[in-house]
Parts: sequence; C-alpha cells; structure tokens
Amino acid sequence: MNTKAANNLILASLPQPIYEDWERHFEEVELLPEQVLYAPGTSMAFVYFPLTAIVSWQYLLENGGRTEVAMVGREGLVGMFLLMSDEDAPNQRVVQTVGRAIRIPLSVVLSSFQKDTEVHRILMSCAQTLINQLGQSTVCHQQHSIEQRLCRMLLMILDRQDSLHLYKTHEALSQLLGVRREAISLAANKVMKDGVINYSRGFIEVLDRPGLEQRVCSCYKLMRLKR
Amino acid sequence: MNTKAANNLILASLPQPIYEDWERHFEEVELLPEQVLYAPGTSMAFVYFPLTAIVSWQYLLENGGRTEVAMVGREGLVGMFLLMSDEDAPNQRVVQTVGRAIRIPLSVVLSSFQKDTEVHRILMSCAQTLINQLGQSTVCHQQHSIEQRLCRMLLMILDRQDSLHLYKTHEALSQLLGVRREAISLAANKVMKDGVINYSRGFIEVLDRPGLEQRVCSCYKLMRLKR
DNA sequence: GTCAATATGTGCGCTACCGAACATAAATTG
DNA sequence: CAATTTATGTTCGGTAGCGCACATATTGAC
Repeated sequence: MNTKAANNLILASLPQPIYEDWERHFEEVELLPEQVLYAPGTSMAFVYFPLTAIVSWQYLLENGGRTEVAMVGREGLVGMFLLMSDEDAPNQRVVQTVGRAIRIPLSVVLSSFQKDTEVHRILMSCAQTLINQLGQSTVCHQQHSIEQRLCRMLLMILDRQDSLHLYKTHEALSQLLGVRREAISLAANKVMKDGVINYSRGFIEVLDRPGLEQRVCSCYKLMRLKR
Repeated sequence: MNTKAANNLILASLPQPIYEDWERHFEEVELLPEQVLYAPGTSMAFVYFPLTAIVSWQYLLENGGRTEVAMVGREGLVGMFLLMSDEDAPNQRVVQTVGRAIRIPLSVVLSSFQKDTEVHRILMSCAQTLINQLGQSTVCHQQHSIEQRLCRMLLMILDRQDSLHLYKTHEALSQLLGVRREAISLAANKVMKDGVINYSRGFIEVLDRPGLEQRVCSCYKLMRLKR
C-alpha cells in the first residue's frame, strides 16, 4: 500500500496514481508545540497531513483565552478550509501535540481535489467529519461538566497517538477546553484519585482507559473516528 | 437577473446557464414550523433553498432538549451535507421560521456541483460560512450570557427576513438556545423593560434594532452574512 | 546549594444558570 | 360565560464554574 505515509489515513486511502503524483511533493516536517499553522489574515501555502502530530482548530476569546473546537490528527488533514474557499476564517490552527506531518503544496492538493472524483469524495467526507465535530463541540461545551470534557479530550488525543502518555500541563488543557487552570487541576485530581490517570508537572499517564470511557460524555462516541 | 428566485442569494448568484438548467426542476414549497427536513437515519431527496423560511441545524440533548448550532435562511441552502458525503449525520434540520423555499432534486444539484467549477465554488463558500457559524457557536455557548445569545438569535433571524416581527414563544427560543424557558423569560423581560423589544404570547416586535446590536456579543458580527 | 521559574493544590466569595414549584394572565374551547 | 389550555412571571434552594489570592512542591539555572 501507500507505505511511507500509511500512518495518515487520508494519504493511505488515496488512489494509487494520485498518491504517486502527490508523493513527489511530500515534505515531512516536525510540527512544534504551539506552532501556528494558520492564523486569521495570513495565507497558507501547504496542506498538512499529520502522522503523529495533532493540530487543534481554535478560537480566540475576548478575555485572551482560547478554545479548541476541533482536533485533527492522523485521521485527517489541516487546511481543508483552503480547499473550500479562499475566504479568511476568524480562527486558527495550532499544533496541540508535537509530532511529524507530511506537507504538500496547496496547489497540488487543490488540483486533485478539483479534478479527481475519488479525491473529492475522500476530502469531502473528511470535511463532514470536521463539521460533526464542530457541532457536537457546541453541545458538549454547553451541557457537560469540565471533568467529562477533560476525559473526552484525553480520549480524543489517545485515539490519535499510539502511546498512553500525554505531555500537557493543566494550563495547556485549560486552554484547550476554554476554562480556568484551577478547574482542570480539580477535575484531573479527582480522576487521578480514582486511579484512572496519573500525572506530574506536565506528564500525564493514562492507567485505566476504560475508566476514562466510563466518565466521558456521549459526545465522545459521536465525535469518534470511524474505523 | 435570475428573477423568480432572486430572494435566495445562492440561486441569484448562479451562472445563467446553470440557473436555467435548475429552474426546470424548481418546486416552490411552504415550510411549516417544526417540520423536520432531515433527521438521523432518514434520507433526503431534495436540496432546499429558503426564500423566506429559516431552517435550523440542531442537535438533540440527553435531557430531551435541543440546541441550534447553525441557522440557514435565504443566504444559503439546506442539504449541503448531502452534497459533501453520503454519511449520516447525528443531527437534524428543522424549520425554525415558517416560509417558502425552493426545492430541487438532490441529483440535479449534485450533478452541477460535481461538474461546474463556479457552482462548486459558490457552494463551498456556503459550506465555509456554515463551518464558521458552527465554530463560533461553540464559543458563544460557552462564553456569553443568555441575554447576549438571545439578542444574537433575534438579530440573526432579522437578517434573514424583511420584517421586524417574530413569532416565537419563550419556550421556542429556549429550545433554540438550549436553555430553560424561565431563563428566556427573564432575559427577554430585561430587554423589553429597556424598550428594545416588545412581546406578548409568542409575538415579538423589535422596536430598537441598534439597541439589540449594542447588547449582543461579538459572535454576532463574526457569524454575520457578508453582503 | 541557593534562587528563580514553573506546576499544582486550596480556599473564598460571587454570579449565572439550573430544576422545580407555583402564580397569573391571556387566548381558546365548549 | 365557564373551563381549559397556553404563555409568561416569580420565587427559592442548589451547584458549577469564575476570578482572585496565596500556599506548596518540583525542576532547572547559576
């Protein structure tokens, strides 16, 4: 199969000829934490296909905080909105978890997207997934407790990596959920006391994944990747 | 210009030949309140272009309530997700404000969407607008008061109709915002006492639109239709 | 080893919103 | 016109999360 990039589900599912066409433009890059791939008012020349990195789609809040409304890892691509229209979006794409990604010039992807039915189908399905994530985010933010949302966040990250270890401070998590750092400390402590996770100074270890799944709200499975 | 359907901005901006092609399939329908155009697990054979109706994209909550995450009126179309993929979505499209719409068989629109560059561009831009609305919804639900969100809802409805009169009970509004009916009564009463709106038993009259715009959160202008 | 920076724990008062119960008033039905 | 339904007002106790202040603990720099 499409070996080199098989870790990215989109690249892995491309028709062979398209893959070969794109492959000539592959550039594997390391995405650094907090690196901004796209911000309002800027242009973006590449589409990113995460291999191990996770990129977050986030909005800036009036109080200076941020909130993640969707997350993209190896199951998708970053830059979907570039393919859809050339309009500016009032939100940004920030690297949430360090890792590698393959980037391809926008023009290459755009061209296939417009010409090839199968590529179009694949990418549209990916956009659909994103849209579902966005909608469910709204519901989740309004309805569920910080503890539930924290568990959802952890599970969604686990689904996009191979390890059970996360490198995230409470501060970082609070920015993703759009809440106070103290609120995360409280929730995380509760979950740790039950032996589900363990953490210390930015290093989180998931000890009991089923325990997490028991605590999470139903949004998790509704936002889940189908595989 | 494309006269008959000029009230729908998408139809009005179609290239002439496409418009003429679609026109043969036009069917003007009256959309009734609470009518469900799409629900999970069902299929949908038409794409709807609202003329005066407003359709809401809503999620069902665990407690039996609902929440609107996006709204589509004469600026857009209902059924975008059908064009994007054939996957099921865990949410529904419900008529929020009675009115007319033009419906066209899915196959007709889909065919143009796939073959015509300009149609593709127009519809993708429309999807982009929808995505922005969804993302901003998340922020708004989490950050802003019920009063602010109520004002936003009223303004967004006004933007999609010609009159300053709304037919909505507090109960109906509470379902759109995903909050309690009492909370709406409280917020609405406050806004009415300041002379910005007037209401009685399901009939709301906007007396002072600038007053509304003053009370609304910044999400309003970020979700605003560009014209 | 000392000092500073960073990460986490804890307490406190405050507010927005919830859920429920109930009151009132207008419209609709008979 | 009486009875019922529907829409809105009001109160009350409870709770989740906020903003702030400050304590503590671990790490890294020099």
